[in-house]
Amino acid sequence: MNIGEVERLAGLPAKTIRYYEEIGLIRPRREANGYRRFAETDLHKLRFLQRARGLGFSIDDCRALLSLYSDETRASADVKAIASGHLERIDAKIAELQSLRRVLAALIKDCHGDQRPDCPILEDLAGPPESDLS
Amino acid sequence: MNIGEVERLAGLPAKTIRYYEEIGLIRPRREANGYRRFAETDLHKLRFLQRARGLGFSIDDCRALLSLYSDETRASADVKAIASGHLERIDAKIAELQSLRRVLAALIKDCHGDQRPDCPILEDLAGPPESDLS
DNA sequence: CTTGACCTTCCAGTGACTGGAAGCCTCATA
DNA sequence: TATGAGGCTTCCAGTCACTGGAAGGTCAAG
Repeated sequence: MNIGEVERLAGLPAKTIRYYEEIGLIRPRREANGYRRFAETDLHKLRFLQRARGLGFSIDDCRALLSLYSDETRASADVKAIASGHLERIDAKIAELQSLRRVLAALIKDCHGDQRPDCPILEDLAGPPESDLS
Repeated sequence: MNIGEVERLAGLPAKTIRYYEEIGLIRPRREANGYRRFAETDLHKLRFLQRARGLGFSIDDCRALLSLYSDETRASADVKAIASGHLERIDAKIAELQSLRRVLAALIKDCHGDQRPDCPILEDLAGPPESDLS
């Protein structure tokens, strides 16, 4: 298979596939003319990567997952640990965004949003009024 | 004020302050020796930026917000529009993460996580078993 | 006069691609 | 056989918002 076909079958842009080779996630062979020749195992790995990235795993996580994937003697605990770490990071991110969301939504709600210049959003961003201690 | 004091007062690393100057968010004057000299207005802007970035606004949004901030004839509707756009993006991101979270949590729940190699997480990432159509 | 804190600029790296230029390779058609 | 289209190659630069580090100038205290 050439890169164009793999692009379709794996659902990854050719650019990304070349990038994955560059960082050592896959090692396709080469034809005499320099073209990459992808074996079935390369395609499997790329599909695996496509799904793992789709679930938000980092490239480093993907590398570890791929290695466990092709290790028949793996312990599922190792896979679970990577996934759990990722889940924790997702939960932290969700919590952070929800906290931002609360503040932002309250500010937006209080802004009348018309032609007048006064605006609680800007007032909040400008910070508490300077207490003039002189 | 030198950059060190502003760093403390605005709660932004000196590196970041220099970066903000480089991209034109602030324009501190210079001393004869080349040091940056920050006026009160620079400090206000930096504090504003610190808060706006803390709420997750992009640098582009910050630029627009700063410009509205120093425009006495602004319409609060313009501020509200920027904030609302940002809120929408946050909501979209939260929804995306929650969707990932659901899939990931289900996979993790089904993985026994012991010494055995079989693992529903890897099975999912590997994709549906190839239906051999031959 | 030296030490140490503070300041400067410039360059490189982050993550994970993405866009584009310049140039082969291959195949089908005129 | 020439030509053109499309596919492939590498390499360089850009994304976003910084961050780290090197090399070197400035200043106040001891």
